Amino acid sequence: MARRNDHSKDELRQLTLKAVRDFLAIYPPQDMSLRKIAKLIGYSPATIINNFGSYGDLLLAVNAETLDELHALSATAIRDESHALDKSQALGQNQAQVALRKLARVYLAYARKYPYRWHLAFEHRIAGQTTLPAWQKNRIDRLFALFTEQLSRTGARKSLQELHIASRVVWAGVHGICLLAAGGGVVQENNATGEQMLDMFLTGFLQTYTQTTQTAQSTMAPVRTTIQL
Amino acid sequence: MARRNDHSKDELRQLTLKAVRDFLAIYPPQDMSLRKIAKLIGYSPATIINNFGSYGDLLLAVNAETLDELHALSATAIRDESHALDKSQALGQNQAQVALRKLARVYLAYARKYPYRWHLAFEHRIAGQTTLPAWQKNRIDRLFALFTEQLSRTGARKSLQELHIASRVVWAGVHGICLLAAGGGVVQENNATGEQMLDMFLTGFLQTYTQTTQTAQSTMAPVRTTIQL
DNA sequence: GTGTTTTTTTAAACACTGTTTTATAACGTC
DNA sequence: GACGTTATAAAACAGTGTTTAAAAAAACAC
Repeated sequence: MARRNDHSKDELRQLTLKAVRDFLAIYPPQDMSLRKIAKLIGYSPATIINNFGSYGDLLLAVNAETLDELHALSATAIRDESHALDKSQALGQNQAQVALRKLARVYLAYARKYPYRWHLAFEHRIAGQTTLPAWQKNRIDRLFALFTEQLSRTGARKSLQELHIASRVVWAGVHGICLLAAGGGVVQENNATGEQMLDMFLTGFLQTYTQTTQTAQSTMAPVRTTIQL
Repeated sequence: MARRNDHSKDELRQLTLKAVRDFLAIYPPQDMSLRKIAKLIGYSPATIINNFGSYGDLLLAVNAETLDELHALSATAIRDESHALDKSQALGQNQAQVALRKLARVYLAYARKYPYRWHLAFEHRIAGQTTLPAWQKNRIDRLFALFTEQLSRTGARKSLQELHIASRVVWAGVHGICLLAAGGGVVQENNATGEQMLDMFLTGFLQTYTQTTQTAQSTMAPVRTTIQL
């Protein structure tokens, strides 16, 4: 009811975010609620809403943290390969492939270590919010950029458009495999490890990607381009 | 309050499921509620719970329908390639690759046409339900089996384990690409079409998969097998 | 046909949820 | 010390899924 001034505005923000992080380290997102978090930090629900705007905005802020953390871990993991001197072109190309494999492993490790936060960041639909804010979209794009960057260093001669598509394909594959390997959802794989799946995926994709040139890409029989259900 | 006997138990079940389907054709799952569906079919919320067990079980039933429909469409789409006479081995191998491409297109078309139901079926976490029932897991496995079957017909000499892994990799790639292409989630791709991504993915993967043999698969530099965050 | 049992249905209550409103206590400023 | 601002929360509100209790219709028994 009264002003407490126990924490500054920013302290309270960090306190709240930490409470959510701690909660999601144990319980899934669907078990979380504004009131539970409020009780956890010893403030009223209205206070959290005053600071974040809404419960959905709080989740958005948590997701931003998650994406930042994942990006930082990814960037650190490939720093060696990324910043190495390109003494020979062949060396750089190999380093790029190693970097892509490391990127994939970081994703998998993160999805396994923080499954609930990872799920929340990538599948959460904000109630009533039709499109997510630009600062969140930028964080996603920054993750894609890591893949784009390494793919461009593989030495494969591709158009910008093909490079763009390839980065999405690699990300999508890694993400789908992490969904299977991290479990917790409707799809879950037990007979194959995430490492096995990532290895087979990247080996298969990169081998063709680094061999075929821009124009002569499709050696397959053509298929009707769009399927009507 | 009183007995009405307007519909039989099964009629009411179908009526409810249709109401959910119609709702999800327009509004996303997070906007749906037990009470809205009840109002839609002219029954009380308790009646739906009596017939399905809980709201979560109703969603589970809807997801079962979705998975059945997706499986039926997939099986139909590849029937020609699947049941064609294997006059020559080479023909059969090519048919398998065409079938896999068709499978992927059906997935993409379905995710685009029924995005809300598709999302619900693959990302919904049932509250309190730690593991989904066996009859639901079987439906997922049946989808995987379609991929496994066609991969085994490509003519690639692989162990059963490799075949198993490959089917998961292909499914994961297709699923991840559909997530990007169908949109509505946190990740969404606008500069590349789903068809382009699927083509690049399958071309890349299948080319290596059908060329490399069981033992000599990894031509890449070895990477630390597990990453610690 | 009457009485009993069974089945179907729902209204009401319950324990939650996120959000808004309103009041109040503490702070900084003059 | 009085005044406006700011931080905080209690209470009210509208919504959620679920449980309980009761009532009415149908089915059955004799």
